Amino acid sequence: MSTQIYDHKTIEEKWMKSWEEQQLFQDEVHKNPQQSGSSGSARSARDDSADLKTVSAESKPTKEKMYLLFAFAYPSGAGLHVGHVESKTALDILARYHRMNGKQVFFPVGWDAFGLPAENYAVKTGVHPAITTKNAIDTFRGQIKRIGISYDWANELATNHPEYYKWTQWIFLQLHKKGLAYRGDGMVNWCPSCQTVLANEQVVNGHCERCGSEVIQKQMEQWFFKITEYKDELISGLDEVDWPHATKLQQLNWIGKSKGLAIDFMMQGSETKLTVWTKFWETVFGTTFVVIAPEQFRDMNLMDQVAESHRHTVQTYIDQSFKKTEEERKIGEKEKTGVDTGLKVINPVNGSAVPLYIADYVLMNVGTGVVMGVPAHDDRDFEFATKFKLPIIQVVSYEDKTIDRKVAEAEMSFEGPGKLMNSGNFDGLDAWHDGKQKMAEWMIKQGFANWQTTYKLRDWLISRQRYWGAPIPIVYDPSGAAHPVKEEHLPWLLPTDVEFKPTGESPLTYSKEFKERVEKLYGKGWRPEYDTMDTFVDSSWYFMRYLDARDKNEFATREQLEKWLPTDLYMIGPEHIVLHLLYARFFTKFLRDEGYLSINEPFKKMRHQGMIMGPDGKKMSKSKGNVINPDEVIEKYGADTLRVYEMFMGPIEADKPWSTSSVVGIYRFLMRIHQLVTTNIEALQSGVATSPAPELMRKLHLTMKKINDDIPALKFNTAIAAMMELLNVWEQAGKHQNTVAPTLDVDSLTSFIQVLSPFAPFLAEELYQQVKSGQQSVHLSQWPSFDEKMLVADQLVVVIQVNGKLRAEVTIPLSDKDEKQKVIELAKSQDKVKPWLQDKTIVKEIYIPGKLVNLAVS
RNA sequence: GCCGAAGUGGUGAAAUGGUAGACACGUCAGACUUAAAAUCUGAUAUCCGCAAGGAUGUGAGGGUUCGAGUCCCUCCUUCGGCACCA
Repeated sequence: MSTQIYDHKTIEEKWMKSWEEQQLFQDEVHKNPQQSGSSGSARSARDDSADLKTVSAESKPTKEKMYLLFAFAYPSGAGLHVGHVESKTALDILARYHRMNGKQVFFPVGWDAFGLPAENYAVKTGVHPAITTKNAIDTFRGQIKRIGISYDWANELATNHPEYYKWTQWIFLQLHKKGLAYRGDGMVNWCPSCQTVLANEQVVNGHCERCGSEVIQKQMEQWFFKITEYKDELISGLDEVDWPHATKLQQLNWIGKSKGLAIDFMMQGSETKLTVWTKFWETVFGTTFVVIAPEQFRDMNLMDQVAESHRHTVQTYIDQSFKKTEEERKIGEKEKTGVDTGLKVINPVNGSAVPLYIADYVLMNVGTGVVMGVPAHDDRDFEFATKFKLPIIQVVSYEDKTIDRKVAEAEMSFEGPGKLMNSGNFDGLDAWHDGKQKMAEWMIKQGFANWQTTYKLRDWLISRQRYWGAPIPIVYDPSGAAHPVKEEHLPWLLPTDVEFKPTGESPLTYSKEFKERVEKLYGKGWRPEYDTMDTFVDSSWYFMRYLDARDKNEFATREQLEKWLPTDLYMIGPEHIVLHLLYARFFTKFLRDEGYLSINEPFKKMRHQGMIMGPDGKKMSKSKGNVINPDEVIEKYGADTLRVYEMFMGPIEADKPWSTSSVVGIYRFLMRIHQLVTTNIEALQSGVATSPAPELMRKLHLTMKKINDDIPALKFNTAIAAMMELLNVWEQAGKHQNTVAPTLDVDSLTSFIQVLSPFAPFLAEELYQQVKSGQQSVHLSQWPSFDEKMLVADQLVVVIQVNGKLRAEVTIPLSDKDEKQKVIELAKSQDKVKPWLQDKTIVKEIYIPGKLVNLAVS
């Protein structure tokens, strides 16, 4: 037996260094595969730029492209997490697999480096975010290299680099030119702890996504991106992409398209029109009051019409509701509140005058912000009517008369189907079918109603009163009017002379240099916009910048964008399903409309990795003390073990608990491979003849086929299990031979090492170099193909069932595979089968060739 | 409340409608060792049985089928998302 031991540390450090020196996989994005050896890179061909037809006619790519994208990572000070290892390794396996299969693979890396944690740290310690961020990136980079991720480091980027945010600002200016970046005034979500505005998407259950503080409403002037311009396309585009079903649904849900009827109610005694929006217009005859959201009331300036006697109570109520937090207003509020305006509105269907209330259970953002109160058939309206002693009119009756009685006696509301009543000419019609349809037709014909589709999606608020972000490229003239920063002044540099104090004002207000810069460039009395952009802006286009990360003239060349987009696989955590993806899709569509791209959707295929939980099955967190540090695992067992273990844990998309003891099993597996392969190599090198057992060769080829099927399907766990099975068979085969004899020949050994190499790149490289004695890297070698002929066994095991229950099995020669009658007769003659057929009639005989016989008896 | 995903041994899990539990961990027993660790070998769904074997078994209950973890219906539970959405 071999005396070599599996010294993972030496092996891994050796090859990490060697790959670094060889610059494997660097700047693949600019290589032109069919011009091997020539200096004519895609980059230098940029001069005759825009004409795509010429370019594509010349290039005739011989290699299929494969753009693998890993979710943009924030370089936190905590360093690499085992969760990062999982998704990075999964993509790395694909990258290595596709390269070996002759594809041109682009697998870039970068840093979503702007953001709050670094700034908060600066507030606490005074260390500049640029320093914190750089240190964190250095740590991550080292750790990633240590686990052997084959990133293209030549195109690494970071969003805080001026050469990156120059183009973030440039995109802002393009949006501004088209009126899609605008200054808006309105209520915004304000986090009192972070001292900043938050997008709707960053408010979770009324709390700040970052720090958990309760979010309050505040009125401010802010910059918005008009994402709603693309709302319908953001829906229809989902049909083009291969994403998890649940992800698409969540996006749809967020956009919240909903078709309803807008019905006009006229104010009694004035020309003011109040439009309600509803999906349940069939109950309109049951309207006994109308409710308006406080904001809507203010925006419509309705106070003028309120009688003097009511003004004070109305104003008090409005003031109070504006002070409420989101939390109080939405979920926390148990009891309905509201105030009677004293005004009356006319229900257009029957001319009845009903009171107008203001109540904050009606939300400004939903529909028109005005609701018809139908207490008999809506829980919330019922609750409100009960509290304010408003009448309840039932307009839908149900077969179950106890329910009708309860509705009639104001004990409950009823939202189910039934027959219309108290609804004029519509009485007796089915409320959810004929009634609904005929009533809509009638109302529209009468001219007081119209179809109206509403959306939940709001424009994207991008202003942040923070330091560590890309400055919004806007300057204000002495009159306060906003002007875009001129493109030649980009990058619009983030000043460095600031103090980190959470005052509620943007830290950039305190920069002397910033103000002087603006006055110098634009004139006396001009001032800069002090807010920075939401970091989601940075991450909405990074996958484009990767394609030309060092380009000084464009955000990326047309040629590169055309060649590489859309991304072929995007691996991203389920937490980014709504925000980031929506924004990135919006940017893509905008840049397409500006003529820079020709794709509609940036991410063709997307998958989500699951979360790795602590050994206790709970989410890892410092406070629970259940965090697994990848560095410690690497130190003890090596990066290959860490990689293979994480891939073996279970399906990539599932949440899985860490099991410290299971890691050892993987270490044993790699150790046994090392042992067996080095023993074989030694034996081969000593010139001992080989005659691999047919069963072993068959297993090898079956394994190769399995891995070939499993890797593109992202089923890494079963691919690894297949290698383990092979190893078991292989070891058994070795036992029947003289221990010094090799059990596989050089080619078979090589194939095995090659299919192992995406999973355990260090060990595979070491073994490959030993068996091929100093040839090129295994990772540059050609993926081995399996032999179909080798997959077929000369004997088949057929299982025999009686009435679907397993009773026996027989072995038949391959030649009898299709001899249905012969096999069935053989099955019937088995001793284990006969008793089950005794005194029974066979009513059906099923034969699945080479697999199964089922005899149905009665 | 609405939408989605998922329920399989002690654990992580596997299974184009065709032998449920591959593979691995753990556990038990054995080998090696003064001993331990490491390593190796074997057993390991549950129940009955010395065994051969039999019965049961993929959250529950129905259904389709020669045959269901897988397909259909009705529930239950857990997790994720949305939520005073009119």
